Amino acid sequence: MSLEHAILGFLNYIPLTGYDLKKAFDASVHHFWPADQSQIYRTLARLTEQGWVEVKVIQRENRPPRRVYSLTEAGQEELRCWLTSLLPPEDARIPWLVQVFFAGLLSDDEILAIFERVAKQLRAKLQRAHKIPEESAAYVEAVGSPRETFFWMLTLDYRIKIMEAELAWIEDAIKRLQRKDQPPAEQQQ
Amino acid sequence: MSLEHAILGFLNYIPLTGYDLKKAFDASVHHFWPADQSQIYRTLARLTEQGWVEVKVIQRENRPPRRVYSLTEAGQEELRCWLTSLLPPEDARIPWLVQVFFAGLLSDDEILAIFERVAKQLRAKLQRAHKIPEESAAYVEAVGSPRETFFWMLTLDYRIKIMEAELAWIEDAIKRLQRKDQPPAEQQQ
DNA sequence: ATATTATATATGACCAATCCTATAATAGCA
DNA sequence: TGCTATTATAGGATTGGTCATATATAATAT
Repeated sequence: MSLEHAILGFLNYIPLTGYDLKKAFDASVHHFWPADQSQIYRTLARLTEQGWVEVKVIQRENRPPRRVYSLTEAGQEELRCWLTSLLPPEDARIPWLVQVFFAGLLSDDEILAIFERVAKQLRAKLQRAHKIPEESAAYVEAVGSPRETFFWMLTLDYRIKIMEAELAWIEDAIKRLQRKDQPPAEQQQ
Repeated sequence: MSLEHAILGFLNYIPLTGYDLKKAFDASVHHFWPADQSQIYRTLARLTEQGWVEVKVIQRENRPPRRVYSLTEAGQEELRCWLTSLLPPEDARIPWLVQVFFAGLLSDDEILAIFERVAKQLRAKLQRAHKIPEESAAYVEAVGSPRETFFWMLTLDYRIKIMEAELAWIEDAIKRLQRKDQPPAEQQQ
């Protein structure tokens, strides 16, 4: 499971609390692996049971204890093992394509309106994605080595390339719908 | 939820049993929305409760009854409504990128081996995807109108375009790793 | 002075999806 | 004759993830 191993990955850099981990996720990998706060805490508990991480509890009066997690040797091994494993090919789950698949039921004008709307949404997302490297530059410099940064930027590049491909696809689809070189909408009531 | 609406979509074409629906999913939308058999049955039960579909139970001696589901008017309305709705932007969940993000921990040779392996897997998947239209040609002709087929093929085209972009990205990453124009792997024990 | 945000952990309820299993008859094949 | 695939429905257990909420203090902003 990826959440588990992402946590191991972060703890491999440096010991962290659950709270710190949440911030680390939000600042870097959340583009391809968002993490829920409560899930992080529960997963940390599981990882501790499994012996892959260990806790140092720092008591503080009148406040919840600060629980700082660090990787054990077993955890390091597990991380290494998972990183070199070939993951089973994911089967995609893309709600938007379900809409496209059944779009024939709608009129061409309705479909065009929807496609344009989605294209617009995508363009905005792409623009935001392009800005991420600059925005997180300070954080990147502070936190990561050049090597770590290289792979971070690789993952960002992936997201951008995929979004560009999505945009190209939808723009092409719009053109085809406008040119009416697709089968006409027949007998709609 | 997309499973619900995909079922409504299929039942909008023609009344079907849970079993038929499973076959319909596997023959078409499973590329972007795989459906578990038991989940289809459970969802049909929920949809019936909600009044979006209705059942005609055909009793047969000594066998489980054949339950044929069809869309109600409320179901048709719901489907139309959902098809024209703007879905909230999904946040991706890509386990493979978690591996990439933490790959810095491995040696360049290990990383290259993994990337090549993934590229190979992708190329095989792409080739298979290219063959789908021909393979399902008979089914498509039998089942769908030209208009329905158009949108079906659009969804296939999406998958192919995305996979091509993924492949281009990973091939570029491999080149960069080979050219060593990325930061070197420092002090690995 | 007051309200909000940040720090920090944790539980309960819930949901979609997966996996496994049970049932039971028929059709086709070896 | 016996084996497997097909037709057909369905429930239990589990997992991964989400949402809401509770608690409690310090720092910061209005």
